[in-house]
Amino acid sequence: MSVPREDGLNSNRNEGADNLNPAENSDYELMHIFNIMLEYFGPRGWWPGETIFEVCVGAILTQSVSWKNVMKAIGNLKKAGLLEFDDMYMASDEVIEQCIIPAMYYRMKTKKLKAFLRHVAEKHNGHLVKMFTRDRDSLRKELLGIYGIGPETADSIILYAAQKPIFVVDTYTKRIFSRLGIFKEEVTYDQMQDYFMKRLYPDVPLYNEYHALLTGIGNRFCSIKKPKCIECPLNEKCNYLV
DNA sequence: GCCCAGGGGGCTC
DNA sequence: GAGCCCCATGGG
Repeated sequence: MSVPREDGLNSNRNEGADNLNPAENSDYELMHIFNIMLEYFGPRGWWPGETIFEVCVGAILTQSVSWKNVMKAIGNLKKAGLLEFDDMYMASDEVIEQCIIPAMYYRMKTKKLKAFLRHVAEKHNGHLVKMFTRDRDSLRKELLGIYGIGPETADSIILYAAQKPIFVVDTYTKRIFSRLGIFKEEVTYDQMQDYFMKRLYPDVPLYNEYHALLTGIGNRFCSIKKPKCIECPLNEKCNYLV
């Protein structure tokens, strides 16, 4: 009888690897996966966003929605002249709602954007850069205290806007690494994040690119139903192949 | 017409 | 704290 693991990993991960350092072994594996994706896509140059404010807005708008829809919403906001902190802060809910309809849940997301803006205005005088001078862990705690910002959104803002090394995981990460046989289905966000951060050198460009590449695999090949395993560059390492 | 797509909050027990 | 529901558009 094997004892169920509490770290969300499949129990057979390190079988036959007793003479190897598990961390080194896993690190090699993670970098191998990374290199396969990088070779396929090339550097992806994420996060899409011209300013740190735009990155924060995108991080909220992309919740549970594909990036294509977010781009339309961002375009509308830009056209309406709302992609500056003060302008969006002063805008009415109705105007913001109209702009972000393509990003779905537009009323909820307007509330979330406003909550974020209000927080930055009240606590940091409206200066994102000032908020980002906080160290990574206290910044994360602060962001998680804002209405509408959960772990993934907080981590996206920390990595892509504040440029601090934190590994962003999402449903793509979970699906891909479950199908690769590395995560169990019931793995939690924190377990996944720990897994990567214990095995990858804390480097902003690496974390940035890794998440971007996983996103590419996720929406190009690794959909819930009808995944395109035949065409997927990771299929040789994957045991999901159908 | 149906299904699904990069989350998070709120409620119940 | 797990398990549910809600939000609510647009493309395939």
